[in-house]
Parts: sequence; structure tokens; C-alpha cells
Amino acid sequence: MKKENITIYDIAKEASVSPATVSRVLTGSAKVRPQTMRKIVDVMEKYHFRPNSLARSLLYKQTKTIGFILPDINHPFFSTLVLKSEAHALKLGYTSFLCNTMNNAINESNYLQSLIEKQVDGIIYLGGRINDSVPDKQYAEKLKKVMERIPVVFVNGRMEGVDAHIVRADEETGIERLVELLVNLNHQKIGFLGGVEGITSTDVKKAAFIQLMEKKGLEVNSEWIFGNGFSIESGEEVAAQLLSLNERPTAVICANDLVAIGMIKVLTKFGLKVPDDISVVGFDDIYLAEHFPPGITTVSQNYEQLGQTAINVLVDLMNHKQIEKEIIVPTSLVLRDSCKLL
Amino acid sequence: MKKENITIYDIAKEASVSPATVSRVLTGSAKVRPQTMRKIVDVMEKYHFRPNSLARSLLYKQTKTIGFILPDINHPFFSTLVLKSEAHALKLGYTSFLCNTMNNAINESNYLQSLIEKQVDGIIYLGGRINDSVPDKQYAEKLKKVMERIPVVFVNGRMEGVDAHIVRADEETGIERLVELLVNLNHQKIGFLGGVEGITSTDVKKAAFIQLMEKKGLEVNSEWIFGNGFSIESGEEVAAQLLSLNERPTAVICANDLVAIGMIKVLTKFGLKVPDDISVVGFDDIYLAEHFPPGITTVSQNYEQLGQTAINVLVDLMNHKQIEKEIIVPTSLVLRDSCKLL
DNA sequence: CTGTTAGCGCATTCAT
DNA sequence: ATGAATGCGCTAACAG
Repeated sequence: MKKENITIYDIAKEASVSPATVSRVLTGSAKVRPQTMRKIVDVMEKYHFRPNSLARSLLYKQTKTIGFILPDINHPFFSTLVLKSEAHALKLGYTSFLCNTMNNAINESNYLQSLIEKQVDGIIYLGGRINDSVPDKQYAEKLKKVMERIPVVFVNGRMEGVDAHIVRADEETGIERLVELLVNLNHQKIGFLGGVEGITSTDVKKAAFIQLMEKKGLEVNSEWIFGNGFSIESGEEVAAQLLSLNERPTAVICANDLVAIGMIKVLTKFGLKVPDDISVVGFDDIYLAEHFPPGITTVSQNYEQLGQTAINVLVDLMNHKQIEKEIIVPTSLVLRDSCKLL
Repeated sequence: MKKENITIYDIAKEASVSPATVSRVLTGSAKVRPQTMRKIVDVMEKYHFRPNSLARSLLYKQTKTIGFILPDINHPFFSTLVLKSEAHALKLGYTSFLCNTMNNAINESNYLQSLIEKQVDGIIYLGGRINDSVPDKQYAEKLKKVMERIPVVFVNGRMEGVDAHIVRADEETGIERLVELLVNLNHQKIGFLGGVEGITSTDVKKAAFIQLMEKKGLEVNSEWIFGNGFSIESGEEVAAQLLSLNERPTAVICANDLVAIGMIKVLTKFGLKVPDDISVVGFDDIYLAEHFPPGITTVSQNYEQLGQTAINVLVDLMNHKQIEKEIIVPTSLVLRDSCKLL
């Protein structure tokens, strides 16, 4: 079957006008006599006519479309961020392509290619290779080429050698708040667990942690800094490791809430109570952090603001507005019940 | 700035060939002399040329694009299902539009409109108005019109008066397994909590529950059937209500895992232990069900199979293959530790 | 094997 | 206020 589309020509013929006039009522670009207008609108409704945005986009050279590149929509951090971003984009008239790379570099390249061919007006890069502290040279080059033609915004990431516009949550300050909180609760033996070495968000957090600890004259015990991953499962592993330590920290900061959840789960299983026996804090404030017992003290990414800012920057870029290279969105401490006075 | 795109004409000129020949190397639709081919490929690479898929789609009348309509990507059920579906769609060469309606009818209509204008090849309808047991007449009509031109697949939903292709998890059998499990554990006083009256998935489950209970000669106490929502919060409310009951069931089936989580959280807070004092089971097997203490016994939606099937049906529809109107994907019982022998 | 031409559906000149 | 003609970028005839 040939998909026989209804076009403005069909409408024009039936309404005994020219295609141009139909187009005028579609765009409102010029005055049309009310009488003709009515006739045209009637015919359009009769056939449930909708203009083909492909044709329009081909002409206008814009598609009102944004591509999101991210590792995994199933991770609450991303699903929340995408949700908020997409909602804001919709308000601004943009529809969103979703590209889950599953941390697969080939998927990532293919998706990038596909987005370009589909002529998206801009790309929001939420994660993937842009988070590698030591990025793939070739991919960086490709990304730079892309950015010459299409606006790209990195969220919570940066790629060495790629001078992209960045919108990021203030993870440093978030970590600092966490450290200060724990110190105020008399903790001195504090660990940092989970995350992945070489991924910017982990490196940033770890660096902020170490720096403030040292500044406060507290020991940074490298035995209390380990872990590999962002999932509940990796939190479970980390907890097991922690349990086997000779000397344990009295409090740990986890790379994110999922890791904290995994930790708490295993610690509890082995009879350690959180926060009575050990204080555990997370990061991200995924919606679960509130509900997972005992309620996890964490740092909120302020998803709505982060998402909206990213979209706003992207749209500004599309409109060739001058705009700062890096915008930092504040994070905020969320107090719950997973840490207590030592 | 005018977005000056590189086109096959530019490539053709620089390679001293005709646009048609460039097109041929792009599509592989006809033989090109290796020598000419090389020349063309070189020029294409030099300019990082990528064909404009809008032009191509305009011609082919297909965009290799699928639209997903769903309430909220932040809900783990949807995020998992979308993830699996999108991955499969990608394998088949399709890119996905994401449309979060936030249960807002206006958003839903707008998105539907937008998807049509963007000429998506098909629509996967994961939730929203298609789940209303008593659907909006006008919207149903609109949907029917859409379906005349674009394949649509409903997942876990149906809409009265709209004869759509449906792919759904076997929720009835899932509920039956749950009931049987609880009965085998000697429970007789069983409640069904959460969900929303008038939403098909809730109605289906509730009906299956009542039917099997009656068949087994067990009392269906209407005081043990209540709740309004699919969230953790609604689970919390439901738990509070449950606690105020004169006579309580010994086991409850929750409309989904989030409700179960909310319930368990509040019950625990009020000193009731799950499963010791009351058995609680969920539905969906979101990834949290495994990790939320004590580990929630539930029914898996088999996301991967469900998602793949939905995409396969949609693609078959796009290829005008004859295909069953309704495909039921099996669900499976997942045993964990939230219920025990009475 | 390669070039020329027409058309996908729409919006926009330029006329009238 | 309206119509005719043109082009957005690409591919599929149709020639040669």
C-alpha cells in the first residue's frame, strides 16, 4: 500500500482555492478572507488534515525536535531528569528523541549519527562518553564536528578537549555539605564509596571529599575509598567489602543513592544498623531515598531546575544567543534518618 | 544564521559527478564504478556529510520513527518497559519519540497530534486514556481516525469502542498465582489494595482476584478492597486505612509494587512486621521489589518480552502483515520474602 | 555505469 | 486577497 497522504493540494482542490491560500490559513502568515478561510477549515476538518511537518522542516531547516543521549532511562536519576527536561521542552514546543546508549559506545555513535540525520535542532547529552575523564580522542573529534552544526549541551559532564556548553549540578558543594554534616555529628572516620573511577561525576565528588577532609585536618584513609558502580548491586558489594575491613569508618558517603540503598540493605542483613552502627549518606535524592528505610540523607540534584536550565541553554544556543559556557545549578542537602550523632 | 547544509549537490559538484551518482553510493541502489565511488566517499568524508533524512522520509513516506505515549517515565514500570522496547526498536532501525503525558489529557492530545505531524511510522501506547474503562468518546473517535493511517499498539490497555491491536501481560493469571500462593500459605482473609477504579489494569486485576476468591469459596470482604493510586504515597495511605480497620486481612495483594512498598513502609513504622504480622505481595516486579526489605513477592511483567512483542506487532502492522488482534504475554510469579505461612 | 528530470508536501516570493 | 511558480534535499525513473 502506498500511504496516500492528504496534502494541501487536496484541500485546495476541494475548497476551490490555491494551495498557497491553504498554506496561509495553516501558518496565519497572511490575511485570508473569512469566507474563504471557513471553507478551507471545513475541508481540512472533514479530512482530518494535518500538515506534514517533514516538508515544513525541510523548508524551515528546523524540526522542533531535541535528542536526549543518556546511558539508561531505567536509572531513577535519568528518568527524573529526562522527565523534567522533556516537560519543559514540550512547553517550548519541542518533541524529544530518547536515546538509551546502555553505556555501549557503538550505540552512542549510532544514535549521534541518527540524531544528526534526523536533523534535531539540538542535543542534550546526559551521560555516556562525555563522562569519561579520559575521553576517546576520535569520538571527541566527532563530537566537535557535530557541535559546529548542532547545539549540544552537556549535563553533569565534561569532555576534555571538547569545549561544550555545560549545565551541571553543584556536586562539589553538595559533597561538602555532606562532609560538614557528618563532621558536625562528630564523625571523623569517613569513607567515600561507590562510583566509577574515571567518570567525571565520581572524580569530582571524590576530589571535593578529599579536599574538604584535608582542609578540616581529618584523615583521608584510602582504605575507606573504594567501590565500582552506580547500582544497588554495587552498593551491596561495597558493603561486603566494608564489613571485612579491620577498622571501619563511622560514616560513609556513597556516590549515589542507589549505592547507599545497596549498602544499607547488606549492612542491615549483617546486623549493622543504620544509622545506629554506621551513618550512610547518598547523593541525587532519587524518589526512593525518601522511602527506603530509614530514609536516606542525601543531596538533591534539583532535577527540575537542572532540566529546565539545560533546555533553556540549548534553546538559547539554537537562537544564537550569547550564553555562558558553564552554568552551575545549586544542589541542596536533604536531611533524613540515615546518619546520626556519633 | 542560515543553516547552510551540505547536500548531495555540493558533494556531486566537488566530486565532478551528478547528484544521482552520489545518491547511488548513499543507498547502494545501483552499481557505481569503484573509482567514482572512492572519489565520492572521499568528498563525503571530507565534509562529514550525512544525508538529510527529512528529505528521504518525505520521499519514502516513512520516517523509521516510533512514538511512545505513556503517563510518566519516572515510574519504574514504564521506564523499564520503555527501555526494553526502545532497545528492540533500535535493533530494527527505529528511533523513538518519548511522550510523557503526565496523565494530562491535553498533553496527550497534543502529543498524539504532534506524532502524526512528525509522520511517525507507528505508535506504542503504554498508558493514559487508553486505560480508562469508560473512555472519552471524542478521544476514542480521534484515535480511531489516527489508526486508519498509522499503526497503533496498546500495551496493557484497551479502550472501549476502539478496536486496536493489543499486547498485554497476563495480569489475570498473575493475580491468580498470587491468590493461590497466599491460599497455600493458609491465608483466607485476603485484601486487594491500591490501584484506581476505572483504570483497566486495576479493574482486570480486581476482577481476577474476586473471581478466584469466590471460586475457592473464600470470602471477598469489600472492606478489604480499597485504595486509590499507583504510587508509594498511595500505598502509605492505604496502609493507614488498613490499620484503622476493625478486622484486618492476614494478607493483601497490592495493585503494584510501589503500593506494596508504601504499605510495608507504614506498617513497619507502626510496628507491624511484614511478613510476620501480615503478608503483602505486589505486582510488576520493578527492580526495587527485590531490594526493598524484606524483598517483595510479586508478579513479573516480563518487560523484555512484553516490550519486544509490542514492537514486533507494531512493525508487522507497518508492513501490513496480518496479525492477531490481541497477544498475551505470560507473567510469572517471583517468590521473595514478603509473605509467609499463616 | 552515469546524467537529467521530476516530485515528495509545504511555504514563500512575485504577480495580479 | 489570492494564484502561479520555485525550492528545501533526496531518490527513482528514464535516457543515454
